[in-house]
Amino acid sequence: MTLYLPVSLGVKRSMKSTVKKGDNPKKNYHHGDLRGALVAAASDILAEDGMEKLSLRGVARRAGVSQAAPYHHFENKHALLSAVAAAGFVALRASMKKHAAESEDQFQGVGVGYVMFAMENPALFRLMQGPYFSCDEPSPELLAAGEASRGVLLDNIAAAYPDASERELRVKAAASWSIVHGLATLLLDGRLQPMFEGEDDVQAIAKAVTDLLAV
Amino acid sequence: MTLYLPVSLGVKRSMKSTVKKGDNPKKNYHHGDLRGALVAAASDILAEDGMEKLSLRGVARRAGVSQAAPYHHFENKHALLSAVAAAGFVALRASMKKHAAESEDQFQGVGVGYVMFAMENPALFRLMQGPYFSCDEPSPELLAAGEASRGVLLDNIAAAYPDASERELRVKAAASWSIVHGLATLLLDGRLQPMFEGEDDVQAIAKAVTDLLAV
DNA sequence: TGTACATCAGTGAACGCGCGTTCACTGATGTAC
DNA sequence: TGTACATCAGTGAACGCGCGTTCACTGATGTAC
Repeated sequence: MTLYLPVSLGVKRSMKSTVKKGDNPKKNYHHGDLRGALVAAASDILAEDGMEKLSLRGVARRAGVSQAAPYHHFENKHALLSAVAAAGFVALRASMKKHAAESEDQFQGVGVGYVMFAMENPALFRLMQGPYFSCDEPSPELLAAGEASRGVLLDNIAAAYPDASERELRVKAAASWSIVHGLATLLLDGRLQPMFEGEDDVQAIAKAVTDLLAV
Repeated sequence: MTLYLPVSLGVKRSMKSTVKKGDNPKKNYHHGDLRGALVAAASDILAEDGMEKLSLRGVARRAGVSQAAPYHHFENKHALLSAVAAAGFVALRASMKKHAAESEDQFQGVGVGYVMFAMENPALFRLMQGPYFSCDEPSPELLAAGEASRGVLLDNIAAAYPDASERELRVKAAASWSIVHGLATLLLDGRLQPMFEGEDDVQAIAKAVTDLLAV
């Protein structure tokens, strides 16, 4: 069963190739896009080893750089993880848009895209629910990415119910978001396994469940 | 607004009082119920300081015992946290039953109880979604507590739809569980704050959202 | 085009820290006779 | 009831570890003149 198979996130890789002069960019003392490379390295570690194994030092190691180097790009570990979360929201948005475009029922496609993203990037999805929004000063990058991601859902709801009141729309949005978010989380934790034994088609499960939403 | 105010979990406290002879139990070399006391101490630390601050040593310290003592009751840290999660599921079950009994719509009461529990025990609720079920050997205690907790939901669904097929029931259960679980998680993470600004009645929000479930 | 210089983005060593866990130990308890 | 002894449940010291972060440094880059 493929339900819980993590798939590496397609985060944009470093821009080493854009370094101007060097025939062999690896010899460059300066990296070119270490910030991006660090985020990518962190995403990879997350996908391969999970949250517990994610250390700043490990990320630097993976990016092939000294352990102090990240501090030229991120104030601290929290800031780096916040950037990783932001990249996650960008990817989540893309997944929702892609599945929406491919679905007959566009709105349901958004939900399926949400769940599929979680299944394909379990550790990242969990990281995205971390304390990066609720801390003292959420990074603008994260806020924007989270907002854009939420926007996909809200736009779809608003389009489907042009006559609904503000309040109605908000409740509908909260309910839709909740059901796909809950489904994604419970599937990830293996808590629904007893309920869908033998079924490995996440898309079908997501459709069956979201069909019960009277939105 | 009281939405995000953590409330200490009513985990049963140590059974020191059942120690037989001692007029002053504190002088006893043996604790009486250190296992229970450790679970309680961990729950308290969780409620007060959150997951990051939860260390085995800290738990032992809080229970007033040496750092090596826990190893006479738990194989390792994972085992202790697993026991804490199990206690959490017992409390979650109680919360669902209580709210169900108090509600007009019993089934909706279950959902409200679920959400309320999460709001009152945020860190514990998050711990309960940790890797304690999906590890190699989930503890029997945890499996039983999780099963009993899920049972409240399943029983209510089955009672409400005596004629539904097995498959229908499972999908209905997954959908109900998903929507309350998602709502709880999103509220906890503050992600719904923009949607319910100024509203601090979690019960009302939970009811409005679950009303949209056509189960 | 050449040079001086400020700034940027790396390095490598070191800091202190709290952690999970192990160990040999000892005090308390329960039991067989 | 008393005693010997096995077992249980504590103690306190120590282990090695990887971590986040800081520091003084240096190589590379960009810019003003």
